[in-house]
Amino acid sequence: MDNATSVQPAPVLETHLGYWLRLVSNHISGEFARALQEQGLSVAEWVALNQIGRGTALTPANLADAMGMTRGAISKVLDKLQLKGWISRATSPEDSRVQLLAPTRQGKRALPELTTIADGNDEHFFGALSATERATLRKLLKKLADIHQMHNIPAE
Amino acid sequence: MDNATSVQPAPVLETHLGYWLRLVSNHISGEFARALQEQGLSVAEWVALNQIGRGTALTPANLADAMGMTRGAISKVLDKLQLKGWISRATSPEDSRVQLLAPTRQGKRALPELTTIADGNDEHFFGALSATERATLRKLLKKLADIHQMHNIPAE
DNA sequence: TATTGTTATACTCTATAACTATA
DNA sequence: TATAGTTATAGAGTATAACAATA
Repeated sequence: MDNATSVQPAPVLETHLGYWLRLVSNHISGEFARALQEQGLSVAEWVALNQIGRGTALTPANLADAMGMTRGAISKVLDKLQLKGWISRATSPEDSRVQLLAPTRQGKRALPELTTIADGNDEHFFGALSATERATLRKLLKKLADIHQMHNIPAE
Repeated sequence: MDNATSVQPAPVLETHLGYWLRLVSNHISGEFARALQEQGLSVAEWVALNQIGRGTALTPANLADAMGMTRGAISKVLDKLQLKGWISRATSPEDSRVQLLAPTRQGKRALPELTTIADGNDEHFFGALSATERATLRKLLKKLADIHQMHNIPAE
């Protein structure tokens, strides 16, 4: 017997918009994380690689701020990306405390494939909405992000 | 210097609706989780207590299915709720393998306070939208949940 | 044999704090 | 002294698998 559909959420839960947001977001993010995992990658690693892949000279401190994570945590994420041979760390000539992050040739080559996964995930889940509905959803989410000053790049 | 606003997400990230959904959802859920944490409660515990608090005879297996977690994980969540004195476990008279979950008097008394926290969180974040916008957002999220058959109660 | 629930174990992720090197 | 980055340690959360009791 599958009880998943027979047990409904308590009424109070469903009344919250936050409930629906979390339901949908966790489902979509979870599926995306699973797809990345097949490539041996976490969401945080994917976000970091994307940032570094832009070519902009980034430092671990920049990344930590942008992703809302501690420097210690970022350090480990970078270790994994470096172990995969996708990024390099180089001491800044201007300030030798600073590490400059850059994608390797391999890293640059890997990014398009990963982007395809992200595109596919988005298309799979939001393709069911019309262009107008997608635009509306984007507008509402952006509005919430703007009003509440959400500018960390989510990596959970 | 605060780099959080100076480091922008790579363009490819922003194009995904999933990005905005994750940004907003993680922010709101994170704030809610923090508020619950002040009461010494995790989101999973709160969801479980809500389900049990309905009064419907629930079992750990029901909860595991409903919340998309393993029975082992649910068992630990229930341990914590029981330790707080908010739920009771009783062997079912019909099948002594089954444990029937029920809220204690204390648990029933705690729920309204916790609901107030959830209400406040929702109001804080979505109050910035008009009633029409909230209705639209709810409709779109429900549509996505419906189309993709998302019926687990999110507890991350 | 199959099922319910618990426990044992391990793993991932992240934070806190100590530490090194440089400024 | 302050800052960038790393490392050491610990904690939360969850899954997998082994287990005991019951059907």
